[in-house]
Amino acid sequence: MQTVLATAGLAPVFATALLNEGVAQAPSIRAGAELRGGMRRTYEADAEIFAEGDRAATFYKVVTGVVRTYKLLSDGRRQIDAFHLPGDIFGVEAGEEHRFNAEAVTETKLAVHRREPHALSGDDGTLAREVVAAMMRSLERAQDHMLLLGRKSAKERIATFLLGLSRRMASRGAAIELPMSRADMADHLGLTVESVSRAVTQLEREGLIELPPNRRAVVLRDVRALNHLAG
Amino acid sequence: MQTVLATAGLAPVFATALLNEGVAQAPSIRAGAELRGGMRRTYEADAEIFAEGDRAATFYKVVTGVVRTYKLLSDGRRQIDAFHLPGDIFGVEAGEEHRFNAEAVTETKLAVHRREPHALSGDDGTLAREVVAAMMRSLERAQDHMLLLGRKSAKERIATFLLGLSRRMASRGAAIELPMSRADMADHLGLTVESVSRAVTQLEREGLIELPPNRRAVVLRDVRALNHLAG
DNA sequence: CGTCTGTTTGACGTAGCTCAAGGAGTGTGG
DNA sequence: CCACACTCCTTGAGCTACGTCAAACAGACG
Repeated sequence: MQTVLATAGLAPVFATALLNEGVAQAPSIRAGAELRGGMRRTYEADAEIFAEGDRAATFYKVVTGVVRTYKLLSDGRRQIDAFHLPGDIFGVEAGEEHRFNAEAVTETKLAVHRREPHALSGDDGTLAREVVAAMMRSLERAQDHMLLLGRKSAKERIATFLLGLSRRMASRGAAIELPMSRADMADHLGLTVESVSRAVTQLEREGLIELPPNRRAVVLRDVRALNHLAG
Repeated sequence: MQTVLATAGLAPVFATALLNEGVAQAPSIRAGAELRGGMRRTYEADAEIFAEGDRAATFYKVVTGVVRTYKLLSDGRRQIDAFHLPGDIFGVEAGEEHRFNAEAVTETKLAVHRREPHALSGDDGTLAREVVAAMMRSLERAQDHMLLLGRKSAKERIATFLLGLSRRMASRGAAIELPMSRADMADHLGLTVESVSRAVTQLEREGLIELPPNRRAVVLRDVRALNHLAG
């Protein structure tokens, strides 16, 4: 009971709990790493983790790497609802089936958890609490993202995205690696590849960000201005 | 424990549980209607229920009426993340503060619940389970809505919106009352009032829907075609 | 009956999309 | 170690769906 009460009562702690966890976690509890940490599985870049309509027997926690979850329209239009970084939980469903597709963005290591209750009953329900906290966090991110998709300009979207990524990745300084392609960014931000590219270039020209020659990383030069843009 | 296990284990039942409840609910348990049903409060149309930044001491369940929750950008751009119909729970937060504004769309009656754990401990944690289920449902709706905002055309958005509303309101036949203004629809669908109006008119001209003279209700004439449009 | 507010319609502007081509980094085979 | 090929990113030129601005229209209500 305690657990769900906390959920409905909502200790703010939970919301951020799993962020501070990341890869590191005590793996040696009586029941073994399988329970506490779940079974490990590795995926190479672009490998499918699950597809929409698959039976949702398991959910996942990112150990290393990055995952994208997305929906498709019948004609192929794609919306990436989220990128999942180390420590993030994804694939939790209310119903029987996965409502998304999930793929590795980079080579990725996941902890796999069965969704059956008994598999979660390890000690005091730490994982269960974590799952609820993760749902809560997903919801908050989704809500912020709706504001972005519904009301922000391309430049504002990029600024928001980069700031969010920077906050979530334990980035050294203000430099962020971009693990995903422009196409992934586009399908996350509700834009086209070209619009993403142009907005990035524009922010660069205005001196708010800086990119290396291979364009797969970003240095946030003017966080203040970016924050202002992000709204 | 049972409760949260169910959450992480995810009986599909929960997801739809509160939809079938609506206004009716057994109010007479030992502890009184206050616990089971929460304290009642009434709001007139456009009345503020809470604002972003307000201390989130309570959450709410719609008894009758409709509520909009929304975020604002500093320059006034608004994104309505959801409309809440009878039976829906809203205002649940992970942190200390509300992250949204909430207003009554029509005259609205709400059940108010304190978020303190002990207030939820009535019998077997029914309400707590309901809250978690509500979160799950919000998340699913938010995810679907991101696809809409990121990738659908104006006409597709309207079609999706009307179908969703029709499913959620226990509508007699295919007729739906539209409790919200075009401005509210626009700020929910990431469009302008004019674009909403034009898309509605167009669907009407194509014979997919039909509107009464006052334009505040819709009959879905061709659900098949609407579904096809909605993707 | 007149005012008020929300909806529709029209004319025009533009942010972002489409289509197309040209770099540039990375990886492979000789 | 170089050359070629592949992929991804950028840039350019025009197009279009939707936004903006403005006005007319129509229920609703006093």
